[in-house]
Amino acid sequence: MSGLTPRKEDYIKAIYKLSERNRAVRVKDIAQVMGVRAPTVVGIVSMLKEDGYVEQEPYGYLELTALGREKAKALIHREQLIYKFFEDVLKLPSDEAKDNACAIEHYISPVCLERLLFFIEFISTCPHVKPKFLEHFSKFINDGDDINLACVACCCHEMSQESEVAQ
Amino acid sequence: MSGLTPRKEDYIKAIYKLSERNRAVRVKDIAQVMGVRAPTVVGIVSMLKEDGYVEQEPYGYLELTALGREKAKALIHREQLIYKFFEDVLKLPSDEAKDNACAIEHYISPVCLERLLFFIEFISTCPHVKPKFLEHFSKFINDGDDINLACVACCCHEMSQESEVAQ
DNA sequence: TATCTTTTTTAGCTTAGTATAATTATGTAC
DNA sequence: GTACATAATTATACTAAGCTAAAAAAGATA
Repeated sequence: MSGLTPRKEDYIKAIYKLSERNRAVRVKDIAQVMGVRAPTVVGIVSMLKEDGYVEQEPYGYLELTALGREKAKALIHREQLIYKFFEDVLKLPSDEAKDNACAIEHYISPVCLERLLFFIEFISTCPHVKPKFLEHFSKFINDGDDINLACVACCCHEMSQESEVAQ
Repeated sequence: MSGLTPRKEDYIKAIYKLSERNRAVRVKDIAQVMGVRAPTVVGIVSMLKEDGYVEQEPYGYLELTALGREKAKALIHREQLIYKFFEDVLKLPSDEAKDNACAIEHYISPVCLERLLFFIEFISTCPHVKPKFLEHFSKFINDGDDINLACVACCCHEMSQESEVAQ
């Protein structure tokens, strides 16, 4: 009964991901990937069964229902957007990006996520900004705090003899 | 005893913020801003007292210890960095930005936060990128999904073409 | 001073999420 | 086809964070 907590959402995602890799998903597998003991999984999963996200014959394998799969896909989509931002834009190492995306996914509002998506789109599809901007930011990260060193790669720099930028 | 949970961190921040506004902080005030009942506050605060973050005479006002203030400042600093990103870069409404920053603050890793800080610095201090980039992104948000409409404001665009902006 | 109101505290209950230990079911090997 | 190994489940208990209801302290007022 009752709604999905962040933790239950994590379990739904885990079952989905395992079922893509393994075919047969067992309580033990979930316990392993979630870093908990089997009884914990049984407890959470029994709630997910009541809520219609999961099906399981006694002592058998676990499967997501159609509802569960839809939910999982939506959750993983959210997670992926955030992951993409952390990895592609902020240039975080893949693991770090993944962990952070998974952790904060539950707490970001729809509006915030939408705006983040806008931003990723903006950065990665605008034909004028995309290549220079990301390259520029990469340099900024690598060279540390020396802004001017990074800035020589900027597209705007190339035309900066014409328009002097204040501030 | 034991460590700080995300929720306890929220209470420390709340006490700090209240003490800046009010002078005297009461259980009732914290209950109000945290959206809980007084006994909940008493319970959490009694743990924070044991851990040395808070001091209170019986039935009296609450005060952060030196340790508590340091902790609060560090937490609020983190929160502010994320808030700044959401508001200044992603252009979220202030309330939305604040709520999201507060919610995810506990879950973002130090590395991720550092990188976010880099990014804010990059966006807001690079003299070549700053003005054009943010202006450009604002247009992108306002004009929705039409990339090309947004892109006519790009500094790179001006460089290559001499066309007037269709707003 | 005595009473009434407000605030804090205590006591006891609930739910989510975890654990260990014991029990039950399944499956495989002889 | 019994016996052992593995896996799932049940029983029980703990912690964090919340609640209500009632008791106790402080403050205000007639």
